[in-house]
Amino acid sequence: MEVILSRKEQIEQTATALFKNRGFSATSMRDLANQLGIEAASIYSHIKSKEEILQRVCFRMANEFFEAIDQADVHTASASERLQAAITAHVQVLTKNTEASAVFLHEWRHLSEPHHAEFLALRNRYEEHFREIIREGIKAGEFKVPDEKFAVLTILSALNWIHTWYKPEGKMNAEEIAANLATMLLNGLKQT
Amino acid sequence: MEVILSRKEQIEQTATALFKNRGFSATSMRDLANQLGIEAASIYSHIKSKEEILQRVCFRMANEFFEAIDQADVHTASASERLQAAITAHVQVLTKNTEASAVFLHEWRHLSEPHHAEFLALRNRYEEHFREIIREGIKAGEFKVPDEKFAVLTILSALNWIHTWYKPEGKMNAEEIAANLATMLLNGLKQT
DNA sequence: TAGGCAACCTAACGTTCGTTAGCAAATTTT
DNA sequence: AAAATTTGCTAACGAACGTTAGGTTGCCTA
Repeated sequence: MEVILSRKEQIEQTATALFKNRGFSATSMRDLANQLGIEAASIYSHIKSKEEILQRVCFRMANEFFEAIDQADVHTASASERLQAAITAHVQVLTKNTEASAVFLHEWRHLSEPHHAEFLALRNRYEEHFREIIREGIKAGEFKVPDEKFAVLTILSALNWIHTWYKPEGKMNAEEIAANLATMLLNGLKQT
Repeated sequence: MEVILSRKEQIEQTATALFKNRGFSATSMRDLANQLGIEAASIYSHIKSKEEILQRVCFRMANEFFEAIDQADVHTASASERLQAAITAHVQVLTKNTEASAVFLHEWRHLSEPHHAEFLALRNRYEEHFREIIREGIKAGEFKVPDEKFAVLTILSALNWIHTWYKPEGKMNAEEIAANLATMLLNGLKQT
């Protein structure tokens, strides 16, 4: 089941892999061209600038993350269930596209204005979704948390290292990883 | 209580701040010189190369982290107590030097060989300290964890975002942060 | 007071960078 | 068959890069 990619998508995909491994700044257009088997100047038949690639990856992934948690959310469920669903959705996106996720998580700071500010606003809105769940959990007496912002950042931080090691052929699949992380974050390490 | 810094230390400190904010590759020697109020060439009276700065920061921080968890470790304590002590020590180092920590955590991949490999070996040895505690906790029936490596990386990942927001004048001090994180990781979010 | 050294300078090196201009071939669309 | 689009090329641009060479100044010490 090979998906046919346009040349532009090929460039984006190859660039994503390089951005993940060496970082945006340390990846030259000549590196990218070399990887594609063409000349650097040829890339400019398809894209306007190096940063355009970064922008496309960052905002496409932002969309993916939003769609995933929106679809997974069931407003009538308990806070614990909603949090577990959000964690699972987040992990699904992370594992389905580890390279783009790495770029999304680490390289966004090389965006120029106004994209940089726009990206941060999106990220904040995404985190707000989690904060809202935590708030609900606190109000319902389900969660005991010192600070909701603190809790959300800890949770997301605990999830966002997956891209560094996840391999589709590894011993844990995305669902198992999500389940283990949700259990750890909700119940802790301690035997109960 | 102003600490007097040698010029070399000043360069290292200023470079660390720039490396944190823009990344190693996106920071030029002319940027650094500008920040110091001198010419780029003048920096080479004090250091041998741009990478030397990165090496010094990375390996100095590695040392700091090792010393902190070694000092904090009490072998006779329970696994929970040992883990809490390790988390506290780790957070103390992170908060005491947020800029150098950011470089240590993110910029090490720009080290050239053999320093790159040496760094990874050190990091693995550091993580092994945590793995050992987790193993002990599992054996003693204290912890319930799907995979010890998985647990350690989740813990460290949850800790290592602190440098992005911690400010000494903030409402939580290092001890409170460490305590909150240890509670969250050991007991989970759920009210018990 | 002479020597040494720390600190910084100007000038420049060779290289790499992102990008543009202008053109050619192949493929697809009309 | 003609026209338009896609995909690539060579050549080159100006700018920025890390770094070196060689010199000047001012302070500290013998």
